[in-house]
Amino acid sequence: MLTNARLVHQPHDHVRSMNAAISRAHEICAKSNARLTATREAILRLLWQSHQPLGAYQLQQQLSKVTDKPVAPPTIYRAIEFLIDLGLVHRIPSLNAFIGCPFPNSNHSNIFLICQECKTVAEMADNRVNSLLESLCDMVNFKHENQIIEIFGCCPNCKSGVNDE
Amino acid sequence: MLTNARLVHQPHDHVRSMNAAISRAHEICAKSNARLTATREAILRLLWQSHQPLGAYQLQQQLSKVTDKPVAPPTIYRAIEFLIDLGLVHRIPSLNAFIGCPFPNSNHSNIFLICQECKTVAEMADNRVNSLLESLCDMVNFKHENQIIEIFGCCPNCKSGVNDE
DNA sequence: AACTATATGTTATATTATAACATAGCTTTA
DNA sequence: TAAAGCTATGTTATAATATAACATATAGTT
Repeated sequence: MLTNARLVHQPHDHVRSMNAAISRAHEICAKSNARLTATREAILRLLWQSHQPLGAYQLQQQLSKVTDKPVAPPTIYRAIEFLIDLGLVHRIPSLNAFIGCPFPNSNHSNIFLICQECKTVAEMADNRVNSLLESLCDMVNFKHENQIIEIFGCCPNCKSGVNDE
Repeated sequence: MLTNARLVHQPHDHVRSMNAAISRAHEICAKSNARLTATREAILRLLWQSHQPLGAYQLQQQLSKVTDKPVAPPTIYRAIEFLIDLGLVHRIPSLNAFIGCPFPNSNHSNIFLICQECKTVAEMADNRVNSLLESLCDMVNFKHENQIIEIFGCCPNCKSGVNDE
């Protein structure tokens, strides 16, 4: 089982994990002959600065602030599409929002732990889940290509009241 | 394992399964002292007439045709909200669309089999999936409240070319 | 019949996402 | 290095999805 849950749900060195993510992204892009341009990297940074998924228009605002220039929606959606295609970012369908992928190299099961209190999202991957779902699909003769699992609930911090006033 | 996959992926008595769904819905509403009004029932019927999920604006058009009156979006969204709250309908987040729930009485795991060819959606429920996901959540101390699993792939018909010209 | 709660109608608008076409900036090859 | 071709970005407009706010109607209760 692979997860970034402890990272997300605990204090940690934010800058460091973001820098790691960015350099991983550069490697991955190099391998696929893809260009991690300034805009794309900026979007990825913004996503990594937040453990809460960001919507396209939140990204638009923030990018506009960072670059001090107006930014139009297509700019955002294009960058996001690029990052998603490379597996560097995920879209969380039920939130219409995007988040940096913590383990872009692994072939994984896309399990999102969405805290309904504080809106943070952690990610997990587990091969048993994959094989169980694949075997269920086999039973009904459905060809499994990919999947997304969203789990709604309450993270350790909010359970214990850490975030309360 | 509970599923309507065979039903969805094979020819069957459409009218009959819809009528069964409608009377189940009446029972469930009666139990909760909820009113299955004309609009709400009409929406439910429209959803059951299709094994493909329908968007709110598709429902708007179709309802407008059926009733021969203009229908505004809030009408649709209100009816859908009512039906979802009773477990009679599901929203498929990645499609922004809605579908009738084939087993509204069971506490289930909301696994959707989405065919990317023909756009039909079948549903499954399996307790092993539930307990596996719950145990994963326990490991990271996340309180699991509910979940939605979307599986994208290819249904038996499209695999075998049944729907080809 | 009057009262109350629930449901619907109506208008306007917010939010999310994409289409279409113009411009700019690398990269390759001549 | 100039031209060509591809990739990325800018720009404008608009499509598609969803909700807010307030008015009216209908059903159920006293």
